[in-house]
Amino acid sequence: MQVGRLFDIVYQLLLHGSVTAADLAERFEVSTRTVYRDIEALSEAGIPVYASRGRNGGISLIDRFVLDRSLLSEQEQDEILFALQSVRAARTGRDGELLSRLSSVFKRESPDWIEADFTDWGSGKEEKDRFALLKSAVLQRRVIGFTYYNAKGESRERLAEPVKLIFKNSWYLQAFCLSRQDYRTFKISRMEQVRLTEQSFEKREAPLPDLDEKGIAMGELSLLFSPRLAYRVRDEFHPSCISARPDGSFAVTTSYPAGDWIIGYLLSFGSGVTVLAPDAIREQVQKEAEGIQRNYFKEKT
DNA sequence: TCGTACTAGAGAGTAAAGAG
DNA sequence: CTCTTTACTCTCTAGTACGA
Repeated sequence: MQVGRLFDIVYQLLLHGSVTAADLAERFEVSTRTVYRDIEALSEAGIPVYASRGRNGGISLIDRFVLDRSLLSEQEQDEILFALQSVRAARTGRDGELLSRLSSVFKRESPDWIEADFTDWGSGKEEKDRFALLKSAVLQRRVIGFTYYNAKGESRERLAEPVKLIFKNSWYLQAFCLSRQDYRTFKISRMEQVRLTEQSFEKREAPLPDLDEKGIAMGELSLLFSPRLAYRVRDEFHPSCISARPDGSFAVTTSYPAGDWIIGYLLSFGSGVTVLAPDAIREQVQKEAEGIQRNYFKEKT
């Protein structure tokens, strides 16, 4: 007797409510007699299964028996389904099938009120493969090797013990860097030639630093946007940071994590933004703009 | 452990009888 | 003539006996 088939029979009964022995026999490619033996086994195991004869008859479970026996409250069941729904958004495995099965077990509709896609626009198979590889490295506790490009574009070969994948507007990997002998946070899009090594590792005693408490310096940024960038301003800043001016322009005051990235980000607005404060950022953007001007106008001057 | 052949129960369908 | 009731048949399905 196959235990797997017993589970699948219960799953089918939960999914469809009532199923005839002939249907189950056809599905599992066994005779109806075998199905009845399985039903008998389920009954002996305490599963409240019953059968009704005649037209529209069939084998069923006592309504809501799983829910009644479950130790989980309805809210907990919803939270589990919601968590699975979120994980499924990463599109990394058989989470969809699992979600469907658990929805049947809990006799609840899948919480299909959220759709998230953590991948970048245009990201393809390569990124998904890299993501899957990192996931298995974390779960199997295997050291990975990769080439990492820092913010300045310099590449360096690394060996690291991957600990956790984090999504904070982009995907990051928290790992113990073997060359630095410390925890580092790597942006996954900057990792190249990621590979699993044969080397496995044990969980380290040192606690994993919390990203929010890592001491990332925050600064106050005061910006002035031209009216033509209204759509980006509305998309990228919280409404409480934005104040519209009579001339149609927008003043934005926001806090930002320090780093060179902010210059590139501000330049992405082109001439549509003016940095009002702080002076240091204003000067850096100005310097970059002068560099751009030199690059494009040196032949004419 | 499984399949074939069979039995029995239950409901749907149908035709006939009866009442208004 | 129409509607309702009743009895019978058919079909579907659960369940059993027996053997490989």
